[in-house]
Amino acid sequence: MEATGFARHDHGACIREGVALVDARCREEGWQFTPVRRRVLELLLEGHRAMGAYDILDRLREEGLGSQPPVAYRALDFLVKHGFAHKIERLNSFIACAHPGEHHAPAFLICRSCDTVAEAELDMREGRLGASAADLGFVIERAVVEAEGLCPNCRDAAA
Amino acid sequence: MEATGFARHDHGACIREGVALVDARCREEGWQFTPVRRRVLELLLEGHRAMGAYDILDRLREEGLGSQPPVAYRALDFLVKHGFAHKIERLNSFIACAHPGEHHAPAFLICRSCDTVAEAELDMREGRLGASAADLGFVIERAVVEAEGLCPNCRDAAA
DNA sequence: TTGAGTATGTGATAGTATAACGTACCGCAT
DNA sequence: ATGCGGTACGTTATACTATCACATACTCAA
Repeated sequence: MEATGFARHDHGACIREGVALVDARCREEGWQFTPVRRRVLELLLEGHRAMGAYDILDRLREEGLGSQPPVAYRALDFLVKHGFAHKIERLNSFIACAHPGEHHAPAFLICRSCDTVAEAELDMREGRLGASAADLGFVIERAVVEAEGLCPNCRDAAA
Repeated sequence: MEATGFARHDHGACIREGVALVDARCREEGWQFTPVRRRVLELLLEGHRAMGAYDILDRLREEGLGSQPPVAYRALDFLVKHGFAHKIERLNSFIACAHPGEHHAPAFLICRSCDTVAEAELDMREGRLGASAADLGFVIERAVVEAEGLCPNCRDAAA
């Protein structure tokens, strides 16, 4: 598992590369990577944090890119639908995908102290839940896995 | 894993026993199992389904047990706090606990066709997520695990 | 019986999300 | 170049989810 969210890294590059990757992918697929969608992705990439739709909307409003909730929700829906962002159900908020392009089953580690969110990959077919579900004949199509706790940095700071 | 939610069973007993168990537990611990709280638990036990707070509130209103949102939310908070019910984040709704009393890390299997929800037990220390988190030094305090898909009954019906 | 803690009643409001409708733009086949 | 279908955007309104704040009432034990 990677832990981009917790480790130090070149964050400027993180944003540029993230946007470039999505831009390329959209070109390939013929999806429209419009200014609003691009800006929302940038906002999400700015911190490894989940942002609420209305936080996003406030920023868009300041920048004259839209002022009503559907503007933000549509852009977020687009990003989530194509795997460029994820919704954190626990927080009713959204975060940029750390591994865009790969079709995956993400899991999240949410620090309750600094709100940083790290994304991990899970293979639902492995592990106990997948095995149990298979035994029962339950077909898992999608899973929400969100762990809340203390990240290493905040744990050290507390000690 | 048990699959009470999907298997045929004596559902009347299911409700009676559920309420009796919680009743006993509250007596032991000195918690007040008030009429509203009892009724909300009964409503949740009526189906192995998640109910929204406002569905609950509607029922309470019909029965003269309360008419404003805080009435429902307070009762739900009580039940969730003591492990008698769980919140399904994916659905913004609530479900009676299938294993009341035991302190546990629940996981849910949600059928997208019939809305039945089955509760499984997970030990977060085991499995990939727990292991990865431990490697990173992330301390998991609570986890939301909600799988969505098709239950055996609906899968068979579809075929 | 009185006081602390807990539970409820109620009105107001905050926060999250979508419906519904019209307009504008883009690529393409005619 | 014209018309057409698909996609995206603008805007108003509304639905759904959750909490705040304050007054009142109940419960238990000192």
